[in-house]
Amino acid sequence: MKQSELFTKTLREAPKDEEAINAKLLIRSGFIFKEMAGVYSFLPLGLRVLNKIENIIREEMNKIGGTEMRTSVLQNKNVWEKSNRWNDAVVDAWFKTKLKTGADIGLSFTNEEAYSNILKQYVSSYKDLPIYPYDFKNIFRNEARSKSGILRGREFYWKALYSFSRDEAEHEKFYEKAKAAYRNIFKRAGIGHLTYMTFASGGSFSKFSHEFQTITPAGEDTIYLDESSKIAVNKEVYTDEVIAELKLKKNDMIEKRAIEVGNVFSLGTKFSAPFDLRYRNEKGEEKDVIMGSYGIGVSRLMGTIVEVYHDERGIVWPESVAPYRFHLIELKSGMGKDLYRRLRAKSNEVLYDDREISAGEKFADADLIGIPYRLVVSEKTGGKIEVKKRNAKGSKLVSYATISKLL
RNA sequence: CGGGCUGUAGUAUACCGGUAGUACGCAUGCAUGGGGUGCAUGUAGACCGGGUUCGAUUCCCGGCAGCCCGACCA
Repeated sequence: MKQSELFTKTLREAPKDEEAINAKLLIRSGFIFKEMAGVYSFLPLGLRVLNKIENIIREEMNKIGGTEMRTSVLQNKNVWEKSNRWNDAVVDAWFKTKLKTGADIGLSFTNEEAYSNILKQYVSSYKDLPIYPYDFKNIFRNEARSKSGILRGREFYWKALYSFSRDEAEHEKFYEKAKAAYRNIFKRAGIGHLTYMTFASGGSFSKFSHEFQTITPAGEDTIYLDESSKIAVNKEVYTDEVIAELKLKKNDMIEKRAIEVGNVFSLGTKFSAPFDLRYRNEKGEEKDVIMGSYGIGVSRLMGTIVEVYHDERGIVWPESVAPYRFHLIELKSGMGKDLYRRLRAKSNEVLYDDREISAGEKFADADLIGIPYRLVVSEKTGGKIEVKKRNAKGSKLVSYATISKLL
């Protein structure tokens, strides 16, 4: 894309009402726009990043048998009454509103009931299971206090997968596969080395759930990490008993701040029971469906990546999620036109700074936006192209052939 | 939800009970052309409502909005 056609502009200074690094940088660089506290719109550059992350997650979910669908945002009260989660005393995060008929409806704050209700219609035999539907959607939570930019919003974008299995053994098998898929996702998103599987409270059907916690000072959660085994324990379940059970040693555990970027949870029959979600096995016996949930905050993951990857000049996107792979900068009007045309013919991964502004301003913007490869053409570069990686100090002059290999 | 703080151009800020100033941005022109370049001219502002006062952006009250700390985060 030509930068002259991008309506967003960079800001020299962050708005005074933002404290979080992710929000400051993403707003200054024109990736997001703040609508209100805890609510952000994703601008063209921001949407490209969100889409890249989404595609990584989608690929990994499909690999383990996930089938993508889309549940509605408007939710029927009757469905949620079955699990008693319409009740304000149980769930106070709902955004509720009314139809013109006067009927109460809610905006999705999670998906268990919606999926259970849908699958009730389609699941009745052991032959129908297991199934692993998932969706990406905007989720609404009426947080008492939103904070930390896109790390904890009132409206956010997430992926949720639910597993529907025939028995505990089948459930466990998938649960392990899902954990492995999650590790791949965070690795591919560039934060694998900082993201630890963390034992957290499990509710009534399993002792633990598993969170994926990314170590950063911006984190809201406190975890205790054993670096040798790469296992962490959330503060909420960090007791002597649990430490012993997990065969950890208290002296090895280091307290860290972390962001929960994903979690996997065994639900047992918590939702299948109230929805009468059962099936007949080979012997004609009626059995409960065993469920699990697997969530990732996609927009939160984007914010986490910024918290991890930035420097004093701006964002430093990992290649896998960067809005574009190349930032082509011409220092004299029209000089980059041919190169842009050639690259563009092969790839959509080029942002071309064709604006008529000073070199310094272009470089400053490029650093702020954080695209991995900066390509400069000018009178100095002759027929060659100067390549500089965003996180590198030096640059080098290369030919077009070298660039095209990077595509 | 409890506590604290704050609302001034698009952004960041200053001053003031008596015509609101600066920087960036934006527009125009000239110069410049490898790290937010220089000069000139122009553009644009007191969250909303009420009160006190001769006069309120400034003081008071209410509302709305934002940030921070705590609680919460299924």
